[in-house]
Amino acid sequence: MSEALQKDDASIRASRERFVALWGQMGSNWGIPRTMAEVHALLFIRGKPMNTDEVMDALDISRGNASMTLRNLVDWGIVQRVHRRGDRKEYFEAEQDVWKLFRTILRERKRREIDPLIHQLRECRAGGSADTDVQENDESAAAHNARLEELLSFLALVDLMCQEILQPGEGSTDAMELAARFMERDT
Amino acid sequence: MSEALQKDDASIRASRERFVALWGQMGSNWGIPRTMAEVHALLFIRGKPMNTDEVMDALDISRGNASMTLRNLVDWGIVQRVHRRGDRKEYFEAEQDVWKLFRTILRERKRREIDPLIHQLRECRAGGSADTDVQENDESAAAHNARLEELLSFLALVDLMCQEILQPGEGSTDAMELAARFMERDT
DNA sequence: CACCGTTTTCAGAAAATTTTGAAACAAATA
DNA sequence: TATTTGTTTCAAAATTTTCTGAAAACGGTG
Repeated sequence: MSEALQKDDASIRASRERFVALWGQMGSNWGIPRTMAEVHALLFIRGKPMNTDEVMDALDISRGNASMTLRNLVDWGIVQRVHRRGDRKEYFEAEQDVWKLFRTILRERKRREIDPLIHQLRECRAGGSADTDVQENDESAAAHNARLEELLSFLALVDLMCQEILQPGEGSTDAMELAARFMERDT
Repeated sequence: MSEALQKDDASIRASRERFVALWGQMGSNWGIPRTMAEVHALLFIRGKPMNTDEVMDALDISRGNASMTLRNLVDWGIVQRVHRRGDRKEYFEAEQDVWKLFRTILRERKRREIDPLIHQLRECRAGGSADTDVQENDESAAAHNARLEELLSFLALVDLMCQEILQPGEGSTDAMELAARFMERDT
């Protein structure tokens, strides 16, 4: 039996490593530093709190890197600090509910990237000149503004959808319900 | 009047530049090379076909960079090549329909990133050992697999939503309808 | 085929991003 | 307070990504 267990352990360890690499790759595709995604993957797949040294060892990264990365993850709200009585070290634990994880990331990216984009885009609308009366060459101005408006109205929609998904009432249990509502075709 | 027009032109030019910079920034937040996003922004906001030299001049980039970036945009399907009779140069024109643009990007990122992720994640499930009978230490194996399964089922949902949005029947006009369906609360 | 205008390629250069590691800091203990 | 353990910071180094530019390839024309 101990043999079977060992083999099982090895296969889990292999699976973990593969997952960490995969998640890291995925992160860097979406503008998240590879190491940050890897640290998150490690904490997620382990499912138990780990301290800085354990993370350093598992991923073979420096203390400084581990420290900053963990802090970032905590700032993002997808990893939490955990303290253990009688242990001076700090431990870190990843959110285990995938839907909650997704919503946290969505909330944060909306706040940091989408909202500022919308605001800046609004300020970008040429000069604010409501002069729709100037003619001739002005065709281009009208078209230019129309393009910005179209973009803004699309972003308003995205904003609305985010709000819907992030609605505080929406518990993790309701994920499927939300999806079902979305998916429902009017046949 | 010529004065007013000049002022208007200047303000549009300023607005364009601001937009290009903004879009470039946004792109790099989401894992798209800044220049690629900028070239796209330029073509989009200009709304008319431009050739390689015009793009090079407008963004102050090298010929090689412009060439590769434009090709990439064409590969992504959000920019199209346009030919003009009597002109040997190639021109490039960006998709003007924002909803169509969004769907094209979604389709492409799904194909290139989400689908492969799902496949690899499936292969990642430890050893494929369906041995749910081994006990003791095995608690961790069960939990490990459960985590991967939860992730996979979330991704299956994402996949389904993408399919829904990308449904060929869904014309650009139906964007709002789709959104409305999503937004509709059961009050 | 030789020429000319245009586009593509890709090795090396440049720039941007990420990581390291050692010093500074903080907090608990003796 | 000095010591010990653990965490954070940040300038410099390493790495990764992106860009350049000159050469090669392309594709009509004469």
